[in-house]
Amino acid sequence: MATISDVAARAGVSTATVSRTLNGKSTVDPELAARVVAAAEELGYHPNGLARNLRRQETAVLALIISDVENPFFTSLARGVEDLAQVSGYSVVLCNSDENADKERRYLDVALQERVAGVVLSPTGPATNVALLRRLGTPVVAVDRPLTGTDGDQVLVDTRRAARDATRHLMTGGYRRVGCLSGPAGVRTADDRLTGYLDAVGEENALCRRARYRAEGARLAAGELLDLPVPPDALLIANSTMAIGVLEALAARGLRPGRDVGLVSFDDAPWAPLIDPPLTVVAQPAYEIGRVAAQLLLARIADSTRTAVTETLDARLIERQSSRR
Amino acid sequence: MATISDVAARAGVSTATVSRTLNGKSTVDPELAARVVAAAEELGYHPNGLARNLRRQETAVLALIISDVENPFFTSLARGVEDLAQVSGYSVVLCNSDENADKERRYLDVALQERVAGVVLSPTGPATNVALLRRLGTPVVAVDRPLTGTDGDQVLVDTRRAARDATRHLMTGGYRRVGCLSGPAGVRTADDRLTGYLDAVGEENALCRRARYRAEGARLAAGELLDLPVPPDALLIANSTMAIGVLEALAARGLRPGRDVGLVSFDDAPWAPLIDPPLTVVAQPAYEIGRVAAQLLLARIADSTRTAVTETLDARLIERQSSRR
DNA sequence: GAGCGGACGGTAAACGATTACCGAGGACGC
DNA sequence: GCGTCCTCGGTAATCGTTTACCGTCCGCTC
Repeated sequence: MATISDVAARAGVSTATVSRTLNGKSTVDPELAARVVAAAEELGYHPNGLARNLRRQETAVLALIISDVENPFFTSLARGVEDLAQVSGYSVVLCNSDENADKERRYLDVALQERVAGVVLSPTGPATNVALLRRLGTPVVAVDRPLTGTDGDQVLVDTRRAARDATRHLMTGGYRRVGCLSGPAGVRTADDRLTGYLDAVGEENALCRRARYRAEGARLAAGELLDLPVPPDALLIANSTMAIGVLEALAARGLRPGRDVGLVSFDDAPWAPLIDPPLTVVAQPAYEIGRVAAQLLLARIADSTRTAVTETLDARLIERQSSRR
Repeated sequence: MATISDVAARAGVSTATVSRTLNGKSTVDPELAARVVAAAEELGYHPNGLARNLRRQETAVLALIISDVENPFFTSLARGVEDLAQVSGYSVVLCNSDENADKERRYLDVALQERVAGVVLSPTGPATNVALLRRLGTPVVAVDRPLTGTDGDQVLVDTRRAARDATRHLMTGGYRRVGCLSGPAGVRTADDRLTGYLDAVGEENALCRRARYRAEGARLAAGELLDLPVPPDALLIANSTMAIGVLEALAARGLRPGRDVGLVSFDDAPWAPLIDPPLTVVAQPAYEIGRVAAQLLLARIADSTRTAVTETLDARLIERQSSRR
């Protein structure tokens, strides 16, 4: 691969002139510049980003570490980050921590070692440690879930209130015994949604299970609840992936959503309006979360002294037929 | 941030010894090694990956450039790549080209500049040019769609045959006028699926529309077909994202899948069994495609002289109720 | 005890860019 | 005509590693 010295040699100038020409930082004699451009062209020269970044001590790459690449909520968020980063000339690399603290640590390490310009992170849990990145001065913005013990920028959703409202919606719809299926303990969104649910039904009426944020776990957990001697007649579900598991459990028992078991799920997946009956959901502004996070990140890259802010966005209940008898 | 020289100074050794200790390539006096480790610990030393990669002329990062991060087919594929890369010590960065040749070019450029170890790519179209990467010696594996004009490794699905079989399945199911909704011209999978469809119905009975691989476009295109004086009584749909648009179009017209319009869609999305009636699909082994692609890529990184292979995997028709009256 | 070999650690040269610094030369004012 | 200033381009230092090369020292053998 051609290096800058090859180009310099071919154009009969110094490497400094090549660099200046190609980066346009300083004016260069048009005659020389033309020779440089021609030489670069002929050699198929492409600057080595590693060397450039090493020298410049900066990269135009953002890392986005999400906890589940198969969850539409996160992919939508990813597009938000990407669209905003793009226009500012940043590239986004997406890392999938898979709700796994080990993988997450590994990717944080990669981000650290590769010296990315900034990180958008949905922490897998309370053990997530970004102290190293912070120490190095790499800005980190937390999304979806707060980062415990640090005062960085965050973009969250008032998910506790949303859960409470959704539960009340079921109760006012005539359901008497509302249950809840939430994610793993320690994952903040899961805890908050459960708390919001409890706010609405009261501790004494709690009827809940936790599972991984996956269809399979949710199917089993929903099964447990439905097979209780006095089963719930409605369910609040903590995300759309789990909703799939719940729908499977219902189908296996010949139960119809809405009529037999009222359903509200977090996250408005594209298929939610299409199933029968259409699924009532708590829609989170995933794309917007991504955009705002990217904005905060870029702002902090530009000015590291800004005081940290926490943006809290609102979720919106979209009422369809699964929460109606 | 602490550098290797800081560590060396603190431990009272040379940078070479620090490097040797930390990389474990060569044996180091245990006494010295202990001092190095302690010093590194105390300073919170994290090697600069940029410098390391620059020197080593290699990185342990794979780029995966997919054309739609919101399409479950690609996210599943991504997990396949990731899982396999992970165990070999590679990290995967995911780039979303969004079916946009410009974005794709930009990401290919990033991959080139950052000197990633290899690239898995689902090309947006025939204009995709990987000559630069090839010239540099960066291995590229094409997935889902072939890379025109180059003889690299590829992992494909015999999608033409799958489309033909799916169409025949509809025809033998009693549907008389099968239509087809495919993706943009120039996208190989879209072209192949259309061809497979034509294989089955015959050119003279063609009833098809093309649209972007998105719900919105599919909704409109399906609308056009359904509003024809003599509309199709069944549809072959080229991917699951488009299926959503088609289902919307059907619902808007009060038509029921299966009974009124037979439906087969490519890609087995998690929600496909849940809608009413459950959607018949052509399931592609997305995860497996990703795994195989990663395998080929790693094999080629290890030995660049291997002759290129094209793996063709099979798709499988999963018959549910949407293709039955 | 001389010679030899092996193990280990330091010195310094890479990797490929950017950029501080300096010197040369031209323009311009007095 | 000379001094000054400005512009431009080359030289070389620098970013933070890895690693080729070499010298030293120790132990072993004859």
